[in-house]
Amino acid sequence: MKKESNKKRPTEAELNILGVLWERGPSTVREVHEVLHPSEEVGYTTTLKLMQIMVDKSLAFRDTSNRTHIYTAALKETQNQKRMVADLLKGAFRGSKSKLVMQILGDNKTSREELDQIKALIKKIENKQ
Amino acid sequence: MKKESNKKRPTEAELNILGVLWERGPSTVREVHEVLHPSEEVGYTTTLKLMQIMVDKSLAFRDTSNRTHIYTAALKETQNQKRMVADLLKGAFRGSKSKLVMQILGDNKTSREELDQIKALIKKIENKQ
DNA sequence: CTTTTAATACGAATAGTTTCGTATTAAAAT
DNA sequence: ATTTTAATACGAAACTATTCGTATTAAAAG
Repeated sequence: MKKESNKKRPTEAELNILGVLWERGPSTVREVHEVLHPSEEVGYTTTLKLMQIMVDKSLAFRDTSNRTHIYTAALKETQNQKRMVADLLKGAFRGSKSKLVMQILGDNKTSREELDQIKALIKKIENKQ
Repeated sequence: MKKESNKKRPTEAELNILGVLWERGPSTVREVHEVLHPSEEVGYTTTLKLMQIMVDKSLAFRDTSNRTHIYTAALKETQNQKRMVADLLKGAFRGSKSKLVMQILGDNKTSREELDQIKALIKKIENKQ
């Protein structure tokens, strides 16, 4: 049975493209390319090829009903964030959430607002427990 | 000028090896290999080659003064964690720490202890500000 | 001293990622 | 209708990551 192109993690280049699709919504290759490489550091066909591969891998959908194809991210940004956080937690923090959170906050650069938001979230979680 | 093998991010396989070096301290290829692949899913020479490449990339040091070489992680675990968190923050969360923390905590699986540790950290940060 | 064991060195095969050149084609401009 | 423009398709090159087979060599065992 042939594998049907599943659940692969996006590579770095693919993640950049997904970022544009999440931000702009469904887009053409040209649009994505101009966001990522406005000064043509890489060629248009490179971006095209990557986005075609992403369709193969089911990281994106493509509407080919018009001359100019429209690409859409196949997963939600939050789904991807969830997966990447899980990977990081498992891979580099041995599963310790508090270590991970401390790494994030403990750089003396976290703003008052961010701290407040996080405190509010913790309260919410505690009330549910 | 030839590049001297710098600051490359560890790949996934390399990160697994670093994990063993951090946990056990300086180790031989054999030791690392047996932790990662106790049932020989991959061969010993594969692990050897990877660790040699890691020396090339300066991800690890090697003491060759004895017959059996001893490998040491070239960066501290916390340095690596810092770098990986920064990457994730930039790459998938557009720099929003609170979004990232919320993703980590908001899975209804965070323990009382972890929440307490995090609250204590926040207090500490607030007192410093 | 000779054999066996266990380590490193080297090189190549495979697979995945990123890049782009060229060809083709549809649409738009003339 | 012809030319120009702009899009996709295809394939291959360059590079990196991963895997392992074979050769060599040093140490340990006999």
